[in-house]
Amino acid sequence: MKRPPFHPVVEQKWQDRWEREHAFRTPDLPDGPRYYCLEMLPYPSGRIHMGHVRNYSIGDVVARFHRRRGSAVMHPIGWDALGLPAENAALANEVHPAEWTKDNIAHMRRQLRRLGLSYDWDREFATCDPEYYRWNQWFFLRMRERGLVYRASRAVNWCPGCETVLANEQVEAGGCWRCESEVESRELPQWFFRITKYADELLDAMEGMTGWPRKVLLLQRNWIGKSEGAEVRFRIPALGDDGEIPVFTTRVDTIHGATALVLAPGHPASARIAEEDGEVRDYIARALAAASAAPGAPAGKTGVRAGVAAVNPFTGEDIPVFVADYVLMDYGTGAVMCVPAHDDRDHEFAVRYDIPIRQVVIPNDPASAAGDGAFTDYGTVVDSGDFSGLPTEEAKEAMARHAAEGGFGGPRTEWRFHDWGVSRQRYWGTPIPMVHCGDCGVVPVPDEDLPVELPRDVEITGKGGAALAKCDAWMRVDCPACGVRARRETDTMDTFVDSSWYFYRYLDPENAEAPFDPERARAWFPIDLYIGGVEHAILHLIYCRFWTRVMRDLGLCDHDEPVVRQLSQGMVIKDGAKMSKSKGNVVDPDAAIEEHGADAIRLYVLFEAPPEKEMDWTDARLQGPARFLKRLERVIPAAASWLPETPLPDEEDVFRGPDLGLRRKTHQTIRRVTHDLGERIHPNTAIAAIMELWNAVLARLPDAGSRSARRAVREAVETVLSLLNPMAPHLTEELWERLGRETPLLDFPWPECDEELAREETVLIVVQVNGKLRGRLQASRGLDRDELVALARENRGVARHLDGLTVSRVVTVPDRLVNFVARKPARG
RNA sequence: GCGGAAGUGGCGGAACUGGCAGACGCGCCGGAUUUAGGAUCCGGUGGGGUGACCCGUGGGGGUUCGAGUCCCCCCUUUCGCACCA
Repeated sequence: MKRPPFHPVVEQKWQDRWEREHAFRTPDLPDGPRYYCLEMLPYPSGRIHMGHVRNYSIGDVVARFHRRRGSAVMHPIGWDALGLPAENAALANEVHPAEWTKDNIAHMRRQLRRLGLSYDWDREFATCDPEYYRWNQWFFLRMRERGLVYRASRAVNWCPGCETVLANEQVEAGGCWRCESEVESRELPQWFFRITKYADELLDAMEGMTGWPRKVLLLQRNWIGKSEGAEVRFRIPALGDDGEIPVFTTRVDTIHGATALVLAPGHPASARIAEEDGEVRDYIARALAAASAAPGAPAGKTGVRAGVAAVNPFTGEDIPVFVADYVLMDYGTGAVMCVPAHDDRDHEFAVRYDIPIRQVVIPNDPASAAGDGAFTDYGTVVDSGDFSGLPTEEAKEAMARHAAEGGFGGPRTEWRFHDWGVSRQRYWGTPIPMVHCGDCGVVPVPDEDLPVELPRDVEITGKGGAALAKCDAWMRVDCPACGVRARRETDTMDTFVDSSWYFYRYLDPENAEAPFDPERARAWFPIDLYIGGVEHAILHLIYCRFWTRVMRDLGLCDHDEPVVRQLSQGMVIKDGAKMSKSKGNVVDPDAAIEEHGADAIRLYVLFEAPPEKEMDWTDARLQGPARFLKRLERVIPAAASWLPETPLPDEEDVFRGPDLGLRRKTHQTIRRVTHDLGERIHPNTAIAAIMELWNAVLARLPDAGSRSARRAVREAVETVLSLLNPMAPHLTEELWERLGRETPLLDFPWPECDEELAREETVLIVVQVNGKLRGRLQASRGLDRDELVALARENRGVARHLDGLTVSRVVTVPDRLVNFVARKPARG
């Protein structure tokens, strides 16, 4: 007979209770130890997916664990509710983005509640709430006052069919995602945050970020891309005053091997040359067309020889000038010195265009000189005037100094990293709080007029330029400076702005005077653990580090880094592929919870793999954790006649044999689980340890008739429930209650390991002969070397393997191992 | 091309600083109970010999009394960046 499933009633019961009692409400200011456990806030796309389930289950384990350990735990959730998908949905279904977002949040909130997550729901907010985004605007104004905001022209993707700007993800194979028109590049004035001002600090601080995955730090380091080298200014005399061409190089030591100067097609000097040179003009037109047709695609490494020469300031020599597509305008100075002998790209170009190759660095190890490509390693400088004979390192320094002294260059640092372009030509974002006045120019909106709210009645067509520009009533505003009729800025902010500081707002979500109370930030920051997917390793996780520094400089907080420990959890995949509607391999969390219960789902995603690894969802495997929970359920009825009345062990009890063994296992498990959850954050091994203990309980249960056996079992059963509680909170609370406990586990202290009990009094000694396992023996703890060796020799297997050999050496590790190093005696 | 990470049973994965390889679970095999089972319980389960022996952590070398773990070379998979001067 199939029994009705246990989980729906039980899970509902506890969830109702937690909600009714605001069980997870967190004090605004902790008194005593605190723990801030944060998970990346979801975008309200409509439904949660398994990636969310995994992310939030891991976070919930950590939050519940620290709560049980006696910390005040900040564990909030909110909604990253602005952004493009809401506008797309508006286009597709004729729903207002605000309505769509609100409905999605309501549904997803219900889904999260069904998982039994320990969020303080009183702190929840959505970033589309004007009371949130007003502070984006406030920060924008403060940053502007500090010179961290500026406006500049930058190319955007422009669809001539829809007459609108497209986000990168709306460009598909060079065409518009809606009308398939060929996308063009168009220059528009945009707003920027001067994040590069903090580049050095963001980079240097990584040294101390020991709680972050190496991988994430590496990604950030590459993204920032600091490159130290030198600038050298070449001259093109034919261009007169415009002929000074700064070049950036990391290998100034090779400058005597520079046999050409190469300019990017977009370089101003290229344009100047083109005025007089039809061939160059044609080439530039072709190159720029190719680049805008396929933005970001690798160019063909073509070029054209210009009819002018440049002067190498180190040698005074004339070298030819080229315009070529392999030189990028947006890195360095848009011009390079071409050193074919010591740079692969220059070499390839030189071979094609017949540029001389002049070697000026020789390898220190002659063996590595072979090959007919460029020699790009460090070595010794030759044929370089006074610098000849210097090793690369010294030559770089000496030559940069020489350039500075000669007034034609000096040391220079370049960054891959650019300022943060925050303008979006979208509706569903934070309006940028600026006003364009015919008389005063661009004027900030005064603080008292914040928030600049999004107009509600807007038509979203996806066509015809910025949606906000069509809201005449909203656009019209009096200039804050002079009072004449002016118009509002129609750009909205990148949604990465919203997510750069939301975790501060959780501390003080109702604050109408300030983004948050600095005292609360001092009390709760930095965040102890921040969990999210690796896909945010660079943008989001750099932006929020930047934002925290800005807030620090504004006096809002007094730490540099917002996050102590970062956990990048692996993706949830199915059948070896990312879950997606198109592949039809999506597992619906609602259906899974319905069938197996939230506890089983949580346990499964936690058990299946360590958090940072990818996890392949396999329905069949869910049976393991689900069965384990069913075995737990059954034990109370099985021992109903005595288990609830049996007390825990006390000092008068004497335990021996299997009962002592069970108690020892109990305390060893406490130690291990505490370490796995607290230090390692590996719930998978914690669960395995708890299962082991449970197997030991089941083994002891059939003949647990004696007083000591029952007490040992009671202790073990309670411990299992207690340790498993952060992972499977509903069932463990229920069974705990049925055991007669009145204080819920939620408020019950985490168990303590009795080290005395956990320690084995006998230890297993492994005995090896020549490194191979030949015997094991049980010995009392703390035997000295001689006793250990004597015991080991007595071992049957060991004795047999030593027979006829001469022992030359014995290696021992106290309480662990004996290894005999033995050889056949030399004959005769 | 450059840079990173990872390769352990049929499968997911364990193994703290070098010291019992394969914990825990899935699957599979055998048995019990059952009208039935995609339920439950018991036992087994790296490979080979099937006697107390040999082989096994992608491949090859090395260091060490001892290597999944450390070093070198190679192979595979995977993720970043992709003319960054």
